Amino acid sequence: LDETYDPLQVEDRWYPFWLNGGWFAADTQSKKEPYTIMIPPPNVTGSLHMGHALFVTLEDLLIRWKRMDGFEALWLPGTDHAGIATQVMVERQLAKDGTNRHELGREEFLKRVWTWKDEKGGTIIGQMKRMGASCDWDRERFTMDEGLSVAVREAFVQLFEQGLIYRAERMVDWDPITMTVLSDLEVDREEEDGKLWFLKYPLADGSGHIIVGTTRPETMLGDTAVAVHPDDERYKDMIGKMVKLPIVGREIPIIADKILPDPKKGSGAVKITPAHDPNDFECGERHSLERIQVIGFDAKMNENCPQNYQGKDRYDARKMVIADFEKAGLLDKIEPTKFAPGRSQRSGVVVEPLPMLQWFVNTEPMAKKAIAAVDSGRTKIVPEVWKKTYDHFMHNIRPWCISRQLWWGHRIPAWYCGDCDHITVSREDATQCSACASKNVRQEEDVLDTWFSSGLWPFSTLGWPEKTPDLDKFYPTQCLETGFDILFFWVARMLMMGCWFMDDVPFDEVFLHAMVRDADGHKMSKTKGNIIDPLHLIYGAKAADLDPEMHAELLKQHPDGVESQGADALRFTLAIYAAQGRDIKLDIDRVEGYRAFLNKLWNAARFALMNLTDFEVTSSYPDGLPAPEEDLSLVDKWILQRLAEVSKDCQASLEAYKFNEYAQGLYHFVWHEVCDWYIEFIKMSLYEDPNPRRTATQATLLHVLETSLRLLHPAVPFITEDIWQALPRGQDAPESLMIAPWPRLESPGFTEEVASVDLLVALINQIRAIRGETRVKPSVQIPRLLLTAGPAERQRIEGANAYIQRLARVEEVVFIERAEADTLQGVATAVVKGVEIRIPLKGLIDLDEERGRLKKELARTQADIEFVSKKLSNEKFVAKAPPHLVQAERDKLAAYETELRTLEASLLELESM
RNA sequence: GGGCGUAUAGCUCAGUGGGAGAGCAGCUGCCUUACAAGCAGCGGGUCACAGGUUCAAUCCCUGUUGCGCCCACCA
Repeated sequence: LDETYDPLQVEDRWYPFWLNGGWFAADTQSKKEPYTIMIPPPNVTGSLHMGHALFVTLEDLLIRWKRMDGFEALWLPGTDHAGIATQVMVERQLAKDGTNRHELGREEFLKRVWTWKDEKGGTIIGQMKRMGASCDWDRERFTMDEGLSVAVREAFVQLFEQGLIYRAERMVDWDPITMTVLSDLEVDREEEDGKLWFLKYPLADGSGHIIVGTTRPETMLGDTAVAVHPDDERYKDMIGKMVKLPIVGREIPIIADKILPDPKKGSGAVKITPAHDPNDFECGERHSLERIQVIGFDAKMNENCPQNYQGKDRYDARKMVIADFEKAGLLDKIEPTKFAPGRSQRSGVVVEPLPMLQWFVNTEPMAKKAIAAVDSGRTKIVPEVWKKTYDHFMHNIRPWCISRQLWWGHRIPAWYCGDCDHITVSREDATQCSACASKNVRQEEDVLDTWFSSGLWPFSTLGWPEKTPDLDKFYPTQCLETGFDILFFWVARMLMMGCWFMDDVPFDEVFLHAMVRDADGHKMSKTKGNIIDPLHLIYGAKAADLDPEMHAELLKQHPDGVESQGADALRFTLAIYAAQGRDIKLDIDRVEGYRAFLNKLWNAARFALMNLTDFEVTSSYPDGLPAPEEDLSLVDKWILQRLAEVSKDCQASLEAYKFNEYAQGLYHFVWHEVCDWYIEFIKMSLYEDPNPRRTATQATLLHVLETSLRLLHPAVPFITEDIWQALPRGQDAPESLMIAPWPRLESPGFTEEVASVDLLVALINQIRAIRGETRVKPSVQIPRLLLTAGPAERQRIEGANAYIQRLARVEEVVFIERAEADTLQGVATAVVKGVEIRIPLKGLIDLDEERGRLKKELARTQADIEFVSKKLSNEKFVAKAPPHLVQAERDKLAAYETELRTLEASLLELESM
């Protein structure tokens, strides 16, 4: 291994090796139990962002873990055509060239999109590979692949034949500049200042007027009713009467509606314009009101308006309406108000809600199955809090509008007959009407919502509607891992579609991860300037390479840019962050901290290699111990016991999706147990020659390191493979760490040794603390250490003197009896776990420093005594708390009191000096 | 407006009905033959606020406040 860990060099080495080994590929014929994850397909033309980095990390972690653990692991990758997003990008491109899709025509436009897809489509796949994703790339799918398109048609036709797909009118958000329908995702709503106009509508019978409030007076030209709440006393008598609509002169009814009018808002009476407001539209549906469209697709007043309004812009018309009302004395008042009109992301113009014919899915019957699947526990949602959200959505599910007025996507397989109005829905392209056989048919222009095809993803990717061996082997999948933000868009749809078409759930478990956000908890976005690009963290990015607007926040914190951290460090960081409920506020300093950890691992491996040159491996995966038990030293046994415990913890953590516990546990074990203590402990026996236990210690060191690498591999695949390949191993070893067996270690039962080493560590720490606080130079050896202990403790320490001598820098360890200890003069004193430590001060320790330290120690012990005494003097505690806890407190008190006496005596003695 | 989440060290975050933890940052010493991206030591917290339950609350319950997210809506 090189002297320093260079993540970029390490990470360049292994991906092709893994690919060539064919170990990412899943075997349909395998007898192994399958473990399958379907990738949440990213936008085909997208680029890797932190959300992707997170799911790649977690899913690769799960897949590598299960693959090592003997499952037939399939991680099926792919991309989504992402209708709107992709089409918008290509249209922007066209706009730069001074043209648009209408000029090009549908066919030519689609050609352009495919070209764009072919050019940009590989980017994100390449970036996922750079993260180490062990997907089965031979099975890569794209939602507009031929096979998946067949699945989409099949699903559509089946649902249509079952009567679950239908057409109906619905309000859509229309962009009058780009002349297209927008999806919710393309409409931004931000609050702005507006006005609320109160208009008087005279009653037709001349008995007065009713006042309505509106933020859009121009729509009054299309009013077909005024609605009031049936319980609103002010208007009770007016219900059923007619209003004579000013300017237009039309007579419209005053109706009672329980849903829309709120007596506390405005005047309590609402003008109803079913053709230009989503709420009014629904109110109109409830009361069978006429829809009069007065604003056209160009946002200008149309032929349904009075002559002088026709052709006027909607905002000019607004002024005219107000002026007309004022002139007629019908303008009651104007109030300032806040409102949030929808604005087109693309043109910035306020969208016009208009009614249009759309395709819908009646999702209720499907939802019923999907609800039952989760209720029964057949599919488990993790973390469980999301089940509530899921249930709420599913129980209140609304018809799913699946048509989109786009060109890029799965064109709806419906053909309209020009002669008989019949609609032909077919798996094959229709050339004639299925009712009258007329050849005069044209296909529906609209395409399907992107989520329609992604809803089929868990089985369309395996070959459905064909009955393929893949489908048989890998459906249902075991885990679906994704962000909670697409719980409704995607997860719920997959559950519905899976239960409906496959008659079984698409996955056993759903793990919903948190959202990666900026330091303030905001979503990362280019305009907010709070982007952290995973690739920048992997490769590093100098300040000059960072866009000052997109990365403003990053540059504020790190004015020089970021150093290269590598994919492994990023993965480890994200795994640790993944515990959280909702927000991951990524801190770059933490990534650096985990890179330091990997550097530590690297150097531990270098240490091992340097000390294994004369070691021969006999078997790669010894069941049980790496060497005969009688050859193992105290610390060998200790670390082997700990290793077994840690491996058990890893298993349990991963089973529960507690990635943080898994990663944190290994971090602590490798750094603070293996590196800080085990390696330090064994140095002396490795440097000592000859040593009869050398081979056993070498075997243990290698075993602990190699097993740690196997445990770490799912999280940090590159560095672990790199180190592993450098380690000596037996003939029977696999070619790659990624196919080595996942450690499932039985506890070797060395719990006594763990207790001994715990005591040893506590003692050494205490001696080091005395040295540190009394400013004994690290280079100075303590000539004599005097220990006083009971027989049990003494037995634990006695054989381990050499460790204390080396790690606490003590020349001689001597056990003395308490009687003798009491007569000693001029010693620094401490008590740890019942063992008394005395260090002669002479020529070593400054008297004042030691007195100060001792006083601090005394104060601490006194506080402890006070705390425990207070508890024990509480009669209720003694009476009601569990007896073993009471006893434990009593034992503590006794120990503290002994300790106090020892320290007091020592201080008294020092003060007399 | 409805729902959900969250509040712990200077920062980023774990955690638990029985004396509060990590990493980073800070301070003091160390180039101790794997690692200065390191080693040893130290300091730092009314666990948001107010009530309640309990022998015991940072943890459970109620309320308040701050922050964040989702859904709906603003006539």
